[in-house]
Amino acid sequence: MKEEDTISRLHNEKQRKNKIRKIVDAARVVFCRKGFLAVTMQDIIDECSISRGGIYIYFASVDEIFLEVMKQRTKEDIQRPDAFEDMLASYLARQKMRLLNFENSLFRAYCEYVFSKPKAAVEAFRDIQLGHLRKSISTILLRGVSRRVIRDEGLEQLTNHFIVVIDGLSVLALAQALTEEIIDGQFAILNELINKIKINA
Amino acid sequence: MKEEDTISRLHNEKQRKNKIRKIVDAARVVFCRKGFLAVTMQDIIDECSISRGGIYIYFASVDEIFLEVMKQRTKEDIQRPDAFEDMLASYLARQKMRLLNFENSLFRAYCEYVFSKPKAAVEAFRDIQLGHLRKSISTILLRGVSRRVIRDEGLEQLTNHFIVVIDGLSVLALAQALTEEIIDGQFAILNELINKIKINA
Amino acid sequence: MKEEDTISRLHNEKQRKNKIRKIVDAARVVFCRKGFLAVTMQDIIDECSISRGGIYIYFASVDEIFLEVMKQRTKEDIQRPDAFEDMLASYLARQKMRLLNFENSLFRAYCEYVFSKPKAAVEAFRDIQLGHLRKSISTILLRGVSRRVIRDEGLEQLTNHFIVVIDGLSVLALAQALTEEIIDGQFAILNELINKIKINA
Amino acid sequence: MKEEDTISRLHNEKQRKNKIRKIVDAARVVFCRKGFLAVTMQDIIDECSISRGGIYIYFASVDEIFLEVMKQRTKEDIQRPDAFEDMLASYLARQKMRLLNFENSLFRAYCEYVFSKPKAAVEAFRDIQLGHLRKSISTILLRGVSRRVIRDEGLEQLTNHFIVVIDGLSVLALAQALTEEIIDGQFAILNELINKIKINA
DNA sequence: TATGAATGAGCATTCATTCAT
DNA sequence: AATGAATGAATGCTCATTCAT
Repeated sequence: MKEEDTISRLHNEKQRKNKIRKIVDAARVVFCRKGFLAVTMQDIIDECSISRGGIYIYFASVDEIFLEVMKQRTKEDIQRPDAFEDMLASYLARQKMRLLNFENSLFRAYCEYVFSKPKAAVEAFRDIQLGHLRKSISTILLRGVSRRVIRDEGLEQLTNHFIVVIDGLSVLALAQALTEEIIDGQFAILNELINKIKINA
Repeated sequence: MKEEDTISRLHNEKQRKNKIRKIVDAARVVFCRKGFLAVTMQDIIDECSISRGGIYIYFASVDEIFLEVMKQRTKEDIQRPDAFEDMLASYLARQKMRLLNFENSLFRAYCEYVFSKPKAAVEAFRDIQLGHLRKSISTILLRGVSRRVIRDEGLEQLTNHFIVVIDGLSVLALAQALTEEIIDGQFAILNELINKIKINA
Repeated sequence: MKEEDTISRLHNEKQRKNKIRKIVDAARVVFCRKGFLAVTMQDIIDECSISRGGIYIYFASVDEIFLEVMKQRTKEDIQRPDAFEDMLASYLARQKMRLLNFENSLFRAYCEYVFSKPKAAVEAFRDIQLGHLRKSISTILLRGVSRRVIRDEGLEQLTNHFIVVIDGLSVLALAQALTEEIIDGQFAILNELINKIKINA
Repeated sequence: MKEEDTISRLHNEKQRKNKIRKIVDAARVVFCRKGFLAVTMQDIIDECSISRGGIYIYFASVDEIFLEVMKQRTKEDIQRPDAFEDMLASYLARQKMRLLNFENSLFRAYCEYVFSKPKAAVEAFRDIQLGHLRKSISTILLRGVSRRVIRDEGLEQLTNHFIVVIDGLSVLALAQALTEEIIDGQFAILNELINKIKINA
């Protein structure tokens, strides 16, 4: 009897996980398309196949679903150990692709969320998101340092600069004012700044 | 008789202008506080002292009011003729102040507007806004060139870099993740990039 | 002094008449186009060149203007003394033309008015309008009697029949279901009914 | 499990039908009372017991509800096979009753609807409504032909005449200018026209 | 007398959330 | 656990009418 219960519980647990994944996946699509503020529960309901009331079993609000979507995002992007130059180039290439395919980006939703919530409410969330971005970049730069390719000089500022430039370009992308040329030009400046701290260069 | 009419007409014209200014000023406060998407006609009505129907005499929608608010913005910011270094320093100082007092900025509203409207609808608007920002920056840099302080080398990319960095910092500001240190660090990098193209330096 | 006053009063009286005529003429156009219920003060204001407040000096409501428009209508249509057959044919021809150019008719407005007002309010108005129509028809039929062309037999019923058929055709016209063939067919039946009471026929 | 679902679905389907019937029935009352143009969603909401938002689950607009009400109407009025004279007399008797109890008629709403909509929008609707009326009448007349009571002579014109007279009387009814005497007089003329084409008469 | 800005009640419609089934 | 009908507050907007000028 007990065993059955356990099996059943595990089974239910799995079903629950599946349901949540289904909702989150559908919601991601919606948030990419409409940002955060304009998204209604109905939009998410329409995208996944779940009932109006059913979705409230798992999530109490659009906010909660959004937070879950963004939480998933910080689980991706695992860096592979590689040569510094390759890592950097690959990272910038991926960012370039993201910027040129911006309809699939959650940046707009992210902005609308952090812009619209009171300070206290976004703090933790923003730290996680920003921390994730910062870690991706600083991992690469620190690899440069550990491999003795660049000097450990103003790395924090430089990391921030990468963040700021990527966010700035993202804003241009959303304003539909971004071209490949602009991206290349800006990434060229970032590379220049790297070159300046290169050892033996 | 005719003269009286003319006087009366001019008087009315002035009253109309005043009312519009009153609405636009009130609306600016609201857009700074709530961005663009969350702003309702009611918000603007509450801020100025006008009736529900009265505001429609002057503006047909929140959109129209917003465009007028933003139009006013591009009329400010007239550069004074000055030494290149002073102009640059003063510009960065003003941006720093703006970034540190971000509750008074229309950047959030600007973002929400251009993010949410279809491409065709924002094009002209975004060009004006972006053009205004670009002109402020390129005016300064060109002054540097004409005064023979900096070389005319990659100025367009550099102008874009200023824009991108300012936008990126604005995003951080809205995410309430911006400190004075970060601003100083980023502006230091901008100055570094200027130094690199300085003549006799 | 007194004389001047009198002149001035007469002058003003004339101006007043002119203004009222201007309003009523403009309103007629509007009522033809939009019926009665959908007409707003703004519609009439837009059509004549008078101010929002100014129109209230002469008329307290759309209703009052409408009643004036309809009152004017009962002043038209003076029958010329003529042979019975000519009068009848000419009357039917005029009705046919009216039915085929129905965008210029006040019938819709008339219907919407009498349909929407409570019994007591329309009684007098409807009696005048209906009386005017009835008089046009009975004048013709009575001419037929006095000229010994038709017998004085069931003339009231026949008059009513003319009214009913004209109203019925008007409904079809407004429903955009009326063709010239239908009009000709129905008028043929009316002529048939006349023939039945013709003397020496 | 599946069976239960089916039962549940059927149950829901039935509930839905009931709700729609409830709304349509309530709306019919409102349309009879207020016509079409003056009816607001609120009127219908007040008449049935449903919430402001609830009614939009079933109907998107007053127009849609109206069309449903009118659609129901064309389902009624099934003619019973009968002797020609009985059918005709019974039909006229029913029309007389309708005309004398005009507060329960949808004629006003029908008029306001077809009068106010653009040509393209009403065409189909008006054809159905008019077709329904025409069919009722021509069915009777054709019975007279098939039973060799009347000649097949100008039947289309005669059918139109019945329609036109009924519509004309309806207009009088709405103008509250209709008496039993008038109805009897007009129906007498219709009967006269029938007599004229009677065989062996 | 004439103006047109101003008012506020009233409209259709949307949406997050609840709740009976 | 799951459904989707139901709720009612809130939104943008229109219009008859008033009123200071």
